[in-house]
Amino acid sequence: MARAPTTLDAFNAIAEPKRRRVLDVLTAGECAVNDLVANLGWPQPQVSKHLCVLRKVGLVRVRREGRQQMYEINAASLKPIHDWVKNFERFWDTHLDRIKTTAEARAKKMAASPRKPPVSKPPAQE
Amino acid sequence: MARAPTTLDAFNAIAEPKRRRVLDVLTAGECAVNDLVANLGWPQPQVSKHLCVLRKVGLVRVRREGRQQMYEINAASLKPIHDWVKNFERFWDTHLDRIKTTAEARAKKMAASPRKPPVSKPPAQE
DNA sequence: TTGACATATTCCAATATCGGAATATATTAC
DNA sequence: GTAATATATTCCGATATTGGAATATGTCAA
Repeated sequence: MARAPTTLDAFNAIAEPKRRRVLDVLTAGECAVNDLVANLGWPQPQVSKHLCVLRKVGLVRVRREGRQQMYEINAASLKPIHDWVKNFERFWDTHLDRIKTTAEARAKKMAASPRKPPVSKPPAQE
Repeated sequence: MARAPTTLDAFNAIAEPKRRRVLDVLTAGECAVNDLVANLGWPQPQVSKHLCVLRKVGLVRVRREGRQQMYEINAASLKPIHDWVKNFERFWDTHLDRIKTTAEARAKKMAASPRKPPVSKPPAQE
């Protein structure tokens, strides 16, 4: 057996740094191939090939406009990666601990001199 | 040129689903090779090879204990991936939109009856 | 020392990549 | 129709992978 094709899923597709770079550029908005070529400074066939891989895994969408192909990011396809990596956050992020600590400190103060409840509900994620 | 080695970085290493699986198992705690073999049900050489790749990119650390090699996750090596993917959160996460919307609404109110400038500088990432 | 246990390494075949160069396809302009 | 523009595809060589099987290395036990 050989290594899985880059077109298998987003994990394989973004292993290549140049494809990550393409996605980075596309966050600025829809873009024609030649704009990407100008922006990145790579040979046009190379850009087209990387776009092809990204399209096959659903990371970009294409729309024809005259003789241009407009590529648009479809970052939702990155969500599985996001979700997977998120499970490891606790291994390096002390942020969560700090939030807990902060909340506890506030609770203590409030207990000492209660005035009014916090203004806004705490953010869901952090 | 060929595809980058899987040992080049974490992005390449975790493109392989089995290596992600190994990391998942290791979140439960330090583990000897044979425990992984039992847990995963794969041939021992296969497990050893995948561990080798993970070790080379720093995703796991090894410690010898008698005749066992104890593998431990080093999830900090996933942070570059986490950081990169995080930049795309706004494309699927409506949470950020809500924050933006809230901020705009507040700005409108403030314009209607200006009182004082915002208390703190806006957060860098969110 | 000999053997048992735990793990790593080597050899193999099949496959897929990436970049470069050349070329093909598609759409508009004249 | 022909040319020009915009993009995609094909062919190539070099390289690296994956799983399987066999084997090597390393550590402890008797």
